[in-house]
Amino acid sequence: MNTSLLLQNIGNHVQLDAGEAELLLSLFQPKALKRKAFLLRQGEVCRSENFIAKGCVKVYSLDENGFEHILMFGIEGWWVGDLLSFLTGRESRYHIEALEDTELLQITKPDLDQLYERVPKMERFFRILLQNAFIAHMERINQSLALDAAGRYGEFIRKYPAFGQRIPQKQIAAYLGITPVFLSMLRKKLIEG
Amino acid sequence: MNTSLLLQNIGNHVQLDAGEAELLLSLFQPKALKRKAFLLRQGEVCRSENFIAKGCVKVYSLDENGFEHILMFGIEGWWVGDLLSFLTGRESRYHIEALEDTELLQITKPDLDQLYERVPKMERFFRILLQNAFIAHMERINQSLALDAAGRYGEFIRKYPAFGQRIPQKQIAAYLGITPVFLSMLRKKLIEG
DNA sequence: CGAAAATTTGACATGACTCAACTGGAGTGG
DNA sequence: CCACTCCAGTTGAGTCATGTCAAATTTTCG
Repeated sequence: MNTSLLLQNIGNHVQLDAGEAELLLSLFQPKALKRKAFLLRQGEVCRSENFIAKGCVKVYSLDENGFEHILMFGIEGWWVGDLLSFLTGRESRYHIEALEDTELLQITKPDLDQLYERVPKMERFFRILLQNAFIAHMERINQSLALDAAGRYGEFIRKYPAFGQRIPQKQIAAYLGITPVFLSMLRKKLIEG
Repeated sequence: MNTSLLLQNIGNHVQLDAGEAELLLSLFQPKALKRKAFLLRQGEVCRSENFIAKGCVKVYSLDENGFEHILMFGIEGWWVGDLLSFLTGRESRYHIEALEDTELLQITKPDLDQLYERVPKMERFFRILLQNAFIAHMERINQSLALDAAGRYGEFIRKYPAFGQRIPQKQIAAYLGITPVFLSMLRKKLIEG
C-alpha cells in the first residue's frame, strides 16, 4: 500500500521527523474495499478514522423511502469516517460505501489516542482537519440556502471539477439534493444555452 | 456581567480549579449589544470568540438580491463567531447581529493562545465545542437533503422549542431556506390539521 | 456479448415562490 | 395616553422550480 500520500498530507500541516513518521505509519492498517463494498453501515459503530490512499467513497444516509442523501464524497488524499460515532461510540446514522475499488489507511481510536500521546503535534493536525471540515460544511449550508439547483450544480463543478468526470450523475444529484432526472435537464440547458 | 454561566458551560466538559477559573475570566471582556447592533459585518475580520451570557443573535449571509440566509442562531450559553475568519484572519462572509439586547463575553485570538498555553485543557474544551458544531452542521445538511420544508420546520421546533416562541417567523424562515409567506402557510396547515 | 444500471426525454403533478392587499401589534413621538 | 407609523404576519391568485412516472436509449460491468 502506498503510504507516501498520507505522509505528504500530514506534512502539509505539521512537520514530522523520520522516527515520528515511522511510528505513525506503524499505527495505520491498510484496508482494501471493492467497488460497492461498505466501510461502514448505518447502525454500526465507526471504529476508525480512514485516509483514502486510492479510490473514491460516498458517505450517505437512507431515508424511509429508500432515497440516498449524500453528505460527502471522498477521494485520494481525503479523510472519511463518522466523527460522531467514532468519538462517542454511538451507532452511526450513515453508510460509507466505495464508488470505486478503494485503498484505505485506517487508525483505530486506541491507536489514535496512543499517537496523540507519543506525537502530540498530531492533535494539532486533526484539529486542523476538523476545522477545515467544519468550515466546508458551513459553506455548504450557506449555498443550500442561497442557491437554486442550477447554482449549486455550477458551484459543485467549479469547486470539484474532477468529480464531474468521475462520479455518476445520479450520485451528484443525491449530493445536491435534486433528482437525477432534474439534473439531466439542468445539464441539457447548460449545454444548449 | 454574569460570568457564572460561562464557568458552568466550560465546567460541563473540563474541570478547572479556582486559580484557573480566575485566570480564564481575566482574559474575557464583556460586551453589550443593543438589539439590531452588529457583532460582525461581512468584510470585517472576526477578532474574537464570543460566549453569549444573555440575549440572542443570528449569523447570516446576504446574497446579491439582499436576501438573508441564516446559518445559525445563538442564545445564552452558546458560542458564536466566524471560525474561518477568526483562525485565518481573512474577511468574513457573514454578518452577526443581535436579535435582542445581548451580553457577550469575548476573548481575542492572542488571549486565547495565551489561555491554551497556561491552561492546556482549554484546548480540549474548544476541540469539543468544534466537534459538536461540526456534528450539528452535518445533521443539518442531512436534513436539508432528506426533508421538505414542513419536515424541516417540524424538526426545528422539536429540537429548539424555545426558539419558536422567541424568534420571529421571518427569521426562522430565513434559517429553514423558505419564504416567510410560505412558512405562514405551513403553520396554518399544521394548526388546522 | 448480454444484463443491469445510468441517462435522457416528454407529459404531467406538486411544492414553493412572487406579488399584492390586508390585518394587527410594537415602538415612537407628541 | 393617544395617534401614527412601520414591520411582521396572513391570505389568495397566479407562476415557476422541481418532482414523479414511464418509456426509450446509452453506457457500464460482469
